[in-house]
Amino acid sequence: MLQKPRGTRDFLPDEMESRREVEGMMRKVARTWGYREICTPEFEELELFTIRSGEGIIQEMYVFEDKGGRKMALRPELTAPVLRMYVNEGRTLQKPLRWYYFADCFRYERPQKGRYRQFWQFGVELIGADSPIAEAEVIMLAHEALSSSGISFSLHVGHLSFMRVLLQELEPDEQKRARMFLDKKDTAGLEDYLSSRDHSGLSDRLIALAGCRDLKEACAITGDNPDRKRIEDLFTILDQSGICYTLNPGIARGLDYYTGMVFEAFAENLGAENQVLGGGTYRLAHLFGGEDTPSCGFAIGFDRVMVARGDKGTAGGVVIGLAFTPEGRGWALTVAREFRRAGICISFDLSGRSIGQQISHISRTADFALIIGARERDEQVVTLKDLRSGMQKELTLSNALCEVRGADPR
RNA sequence: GCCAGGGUGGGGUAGUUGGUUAUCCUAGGGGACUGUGGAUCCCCCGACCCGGGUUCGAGUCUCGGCCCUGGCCCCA
Repeated sequence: MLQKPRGTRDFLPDEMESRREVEGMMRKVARTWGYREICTPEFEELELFTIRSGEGIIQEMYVFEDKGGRKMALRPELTAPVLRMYVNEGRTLQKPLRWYYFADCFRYERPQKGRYRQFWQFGVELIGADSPIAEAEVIMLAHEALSSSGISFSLHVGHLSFMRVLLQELEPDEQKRARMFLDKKDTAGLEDYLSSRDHSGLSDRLIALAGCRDLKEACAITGDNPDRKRIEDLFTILDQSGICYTLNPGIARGLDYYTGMVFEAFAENLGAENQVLGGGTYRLAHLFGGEDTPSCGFAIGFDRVMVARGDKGTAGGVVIGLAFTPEGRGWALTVAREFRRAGICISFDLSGRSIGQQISHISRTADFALIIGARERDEQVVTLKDLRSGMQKELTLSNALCEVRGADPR
């Protein structure tokens, strides 16, 4: 038997329905903030992704050569394609641009809980705005979009300039090593490394900063910071916004293209891959041939959100099965048409067996059985049986519609 | 790329020191029963992840691979 490719998933209707429900809530949130949906190609020129991240990421991407000999890649993320799109066709649009996307991405990685080779991201990009209020907007929108999914999460907001100020006395490769130690919370390793490099005074301050959760404290640790005013503005707005967040100056991540504010969200019961959202302020447009444009955005790991939600069922609508005899078929077709026009889900029993057998089959999945035979046809009525109570009534079509509309699905 | 634990019908399972036709439950399909039913009875469908080795004989032992689950690494 053929199997699906490693790291991919099939979705049965139940799961698909709940995915669409969550997706719909996120879309709705984005729309109410004035963000509009865009779509970019599933594959791009490989260079689009290596230009920023280097050749190293090729081994983690689906890369192929097309029939014209071009090096292509399935998109591993959306930010670069969106900014490429902005440079190609968004430059003359009025700024700022508020865009969102819901799209699948591909990465060639070892699958595990919450990590798949094909996965979906919901994200937004705010292009052409450069202010604390713009950054705050993106954070607030992220918070609302994630909240709408119903999961519980913690939101961490930081700013790269804290770390940058402390690290500026180090060489670039030393900075990288120091960040690595901080990421792993290896304080002893960091201390050893920095004292071996004649920066022994630095490790205490770095460790204090990474653990710091208070703005005044963070500013005290870092001292002179050219971005201080702006950072204070940002956090003042966030405090006014009413969202719940944690200041975390230690967020460094491996993202070299972020320029200032960075933020992340983590969900519970997700195992090792518990980050469900990442975002920040960045500048990418100039890499793709555009003007240097300030941008801010985030991406939600949609599949991880779904894992974190667990098996929450979705409330579907009422479902009706239609049992009919050959004599009643014409009338049954008319009745079904009217139910569908009213937006109610109704399916014929396709077996052509006896009414009893049809109902027996229907009763396993539906809320109501509608029975139509010669008798109903002659009187232009329907027999509606509530399968939960066992009660049944002979009703006119419009009365049957009313009856069903007022009912709750099982 | 590394580590651990796994892989028997669609799902869940039994399978003895290696020994007939691989167990049971469930789901699915069909029939008995031609207008009141989710029942009952009967039937059907359908599996040892793949390949090599040991053996008279492998679901069982062994090696390699694939895949799954979790962790490490990475995380644009």
